[in-house]
Amino acid sequence: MQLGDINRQDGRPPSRQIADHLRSAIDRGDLLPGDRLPSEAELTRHYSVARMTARQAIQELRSEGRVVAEHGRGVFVRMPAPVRRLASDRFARKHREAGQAAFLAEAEKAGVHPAVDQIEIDRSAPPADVRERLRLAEDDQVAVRSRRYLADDRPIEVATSFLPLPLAEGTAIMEADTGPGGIYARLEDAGHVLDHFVEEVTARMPTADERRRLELADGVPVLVVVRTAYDTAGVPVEVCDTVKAAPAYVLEYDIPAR
Amino acid sequence: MQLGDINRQDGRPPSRQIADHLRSAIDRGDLLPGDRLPSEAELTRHYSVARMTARQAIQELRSEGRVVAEHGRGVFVRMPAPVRRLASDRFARKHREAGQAAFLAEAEKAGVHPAVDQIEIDRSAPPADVRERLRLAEDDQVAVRSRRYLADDRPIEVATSFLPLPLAEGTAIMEADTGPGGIYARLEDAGHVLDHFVEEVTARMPTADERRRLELADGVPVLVVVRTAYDTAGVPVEVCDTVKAAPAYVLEYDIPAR
DNA sequence: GAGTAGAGGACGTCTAGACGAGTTGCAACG
DNA sequence: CGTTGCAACTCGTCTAGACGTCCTCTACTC
Repeated sequence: MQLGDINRQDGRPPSRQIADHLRSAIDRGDLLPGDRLPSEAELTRHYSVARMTARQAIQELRSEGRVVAEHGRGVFVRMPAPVRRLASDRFARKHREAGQAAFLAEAEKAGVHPAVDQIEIDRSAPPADVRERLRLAEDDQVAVRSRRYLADDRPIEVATSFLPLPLAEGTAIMEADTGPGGIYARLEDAGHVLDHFVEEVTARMPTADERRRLELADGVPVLVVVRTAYDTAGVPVEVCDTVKAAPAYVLEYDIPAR
Repeated sequence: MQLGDINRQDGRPPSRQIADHLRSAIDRGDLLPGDRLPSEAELTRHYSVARMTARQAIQELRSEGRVVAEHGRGVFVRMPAPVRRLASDRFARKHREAGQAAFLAEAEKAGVHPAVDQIEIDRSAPPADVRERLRLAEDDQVAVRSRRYLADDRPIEVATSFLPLPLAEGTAIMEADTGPGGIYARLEDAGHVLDHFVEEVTARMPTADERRRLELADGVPVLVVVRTAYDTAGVPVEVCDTVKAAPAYVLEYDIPAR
């Protein structure tokens, strides 16, 4: 592998030059996903710098999410994550009537092994933003369903649904298994025919807790999608707050020009 | 400000404990946005650690995007960014007919000072993914319009539009000023009435170049939105590749339940 | 009073070394 | 032949110090 040398006259500090060398080796394809980078000791020798300087170069690539360090083994070029593409018609009624929860059906079709765990169901007071979206009064309670989605045993999303308690109480929504078609099918069973959803999409770095639950490496952001479901009467019936590992997703939306 | 002490018996390394102290001081509100953190020297004295240890704690918060270091001044709790909310009807014809480019009109209304700079217009062969989206042949050329958007003099987005060259050549699309209603109005002038758009949304860490153009601090991800515009004949007429500073945006989409 | 030079404080980067802990492969042992 | 234990290599963290650049404030000069 071609690494070049440091130019001490260059305005850029040595650690950045080393990072640039490694980055372009990756971009050129000299280092492929899964390949090990030169060890810190090798970089130290090759460039004649202190170990901390070599480490800082690697740190730069880590924070860009391009490489992953594994204690005792080495630093590796990040493997591209298998991507889930979320189409804009993923909540179409036809999928719901097919009789399987959205995630399981879709993943199975895409050839990955889906799973859901860490299912927790609760009743509590909603966070302020959820209360506002559901247009609830000060002391209204909500049903809270949280769960984690995995694809091929790798966690890719944590989701929390909030529903006005009167809508959920006494239905399978409060059970671990919500039955065929999931929450939305149960809402329609109860007469709340769904009309449309509004999704609000943002991205940020994960909190420490999210990094743990999603098993995220350094330098991996999350996509946050907050979806509000409205019935045909225009009443918001569910808010679903999802945090997704960003590299694992492409969200697709269809927008009419009207 | 209450900082506590390091517990050397604790399994967690000192640098992480210091980071936790600072993080909870921010969460508690002891440190408000814009406040200066204790300097490295102060942390070094308070915790009796080496300066590199204090630095590493700060580095952790930087990579989470919670604080911003300013050379010669100090480390500050990040100010919440002014947020642009992109509604799902932002490409509705009514806005176009109002006769102002989408971004300028909307920003002005939101009370921020908008600007566009770094406008570059070119003709070239398209990248592979763009060629595919526009359904072009191997050696077709495209018009390329790239520009940078600023709000209150802070860069928040860089965008590059690709159009089949025959559609753009000879129109104001190849001029710096595309005229009232922007690119989309010019396409409709030319008989390509717009029918719908498809947006693909992902998030990732910025490249070094993007970090510079968007003046992003460490630990700030970008939202990437690739929009394809289709005319009423179902022909893709434009691909717009946008890279947005994530903290500055909320994308909103309306999805019919169908 | 305005302008300027300098000191000091702040972060940026590097050096050289130490110990710890996870991983792996090989060699010796049973 | 299988197992075990150790050595070597890897990254993780910390220490203690150096020098550089940038920013701010103060005190001095004109």
